[in-house]
Amino acid sequence: MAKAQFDKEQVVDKTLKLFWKQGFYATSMQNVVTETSLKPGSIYLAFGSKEALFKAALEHYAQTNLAQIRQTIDSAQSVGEGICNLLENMIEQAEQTHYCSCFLIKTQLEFASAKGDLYQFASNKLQQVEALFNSYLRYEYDEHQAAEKATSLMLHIFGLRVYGYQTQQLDKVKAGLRQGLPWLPWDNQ
Amino acid sequence: MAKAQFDKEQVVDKTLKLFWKQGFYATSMQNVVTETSLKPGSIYLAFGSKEALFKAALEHYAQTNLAQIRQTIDSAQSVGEGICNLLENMIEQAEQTHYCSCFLIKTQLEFASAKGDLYQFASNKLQQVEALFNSYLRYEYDEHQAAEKATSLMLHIFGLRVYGYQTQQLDKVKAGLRQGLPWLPWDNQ
DNA sequence: ATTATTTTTGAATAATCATTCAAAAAGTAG
DNA sequence: CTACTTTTTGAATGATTATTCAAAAATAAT
Repeated sequence: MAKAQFDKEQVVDKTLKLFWKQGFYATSMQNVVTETSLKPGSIYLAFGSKEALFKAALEHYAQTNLAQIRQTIDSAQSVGEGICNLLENMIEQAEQTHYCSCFLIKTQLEFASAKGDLYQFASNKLQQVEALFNSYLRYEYDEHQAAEKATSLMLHIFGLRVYGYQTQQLDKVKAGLRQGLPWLPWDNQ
Repeated sequence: MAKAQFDKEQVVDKTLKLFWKQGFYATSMQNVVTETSLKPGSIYLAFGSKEALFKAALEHYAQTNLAQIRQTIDSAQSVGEGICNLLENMIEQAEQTHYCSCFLIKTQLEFASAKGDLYQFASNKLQQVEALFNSYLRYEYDEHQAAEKATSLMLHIFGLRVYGYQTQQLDKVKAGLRQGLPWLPWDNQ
């Protein structure tokens, strides 16, 4: 077996689900072994350590998310409508039974005290998301306006990602988003 | 020693700091033993289990927080000004070096997948906070308006508690709060 | 002072944790 | 087919985990 018999991406995807749902510390390598049907040695040869595996999963999540943001906004009639669509997607996610917030936010909170590698990684990715929104908003606003709106948008997304667990009141959350982000084209779609 | 030699509240307070900072899984009972200078047996006799100790710490945190909300609003000129003061306090907390967000939010996120006892506990406490805001807002708004504003406020607080880690851009966060909560008396104080 | 009750002590327990490694297997190259 | 390299296997490792418990110590009750 000079070539690996398993698909590394598939393993990352399966472990992503575990880590996303349960977090780093609550997920054991035994969990990963069971989920992937691999032996410990294979996992360690391919990824090196639990932390490295977690980081690979986080990286994959971040890339997917950034790509989805780009795709949603690019395929919309305007930047504003694209952002509206993104927010509505997030509300739909919160309505699902197995909702588990945002992996980047959860990671940032879990590792904030250590301020180590994974905290910085998650924090940087979140800043990349804000920078991406900022670059899109620059099409329609000046530098200062775009920066302020990008931050306000992130503030609301963070709030929504946490509030998502209180499923009974998501309609009121929608109203809160409308009021908090009045510059978005909420009606015309 | 028919009476305990240590102050139970003081132990709860010390472990609260540990759990708040690091979370449940990242904090070991050995950590608690070291921090409190107690022996394992004493801790288990007094609290029963790690989970029960965590719950006691969380309860203490929630009670303190609810009391502080009441006190801040009661001692302000109006409900709106009280809420403004609370939000400004939270921004100041985020500016501190050892900022560690909100213990209830962190707990909800850490235990969301299990949907067990601690998740429900944290979730309920957060709903109590919203209910408290709601009851205050009823002094100035009708039922529907108060409920909507309370939810919007929680949305912004959740966002702020997460965004707090990005300390460089807290001025933009302030602007986002102003825009998102335009019904608050931001200027006249 | 004596007995009874409760608390402290701190080593012990058994389970689980991340990780390693030598041997076996499976591929590739010549 | 042979020699070589890489991957898989899965038991073993040693550290750490939460928790327990019998013995000792300390207080309270009589």
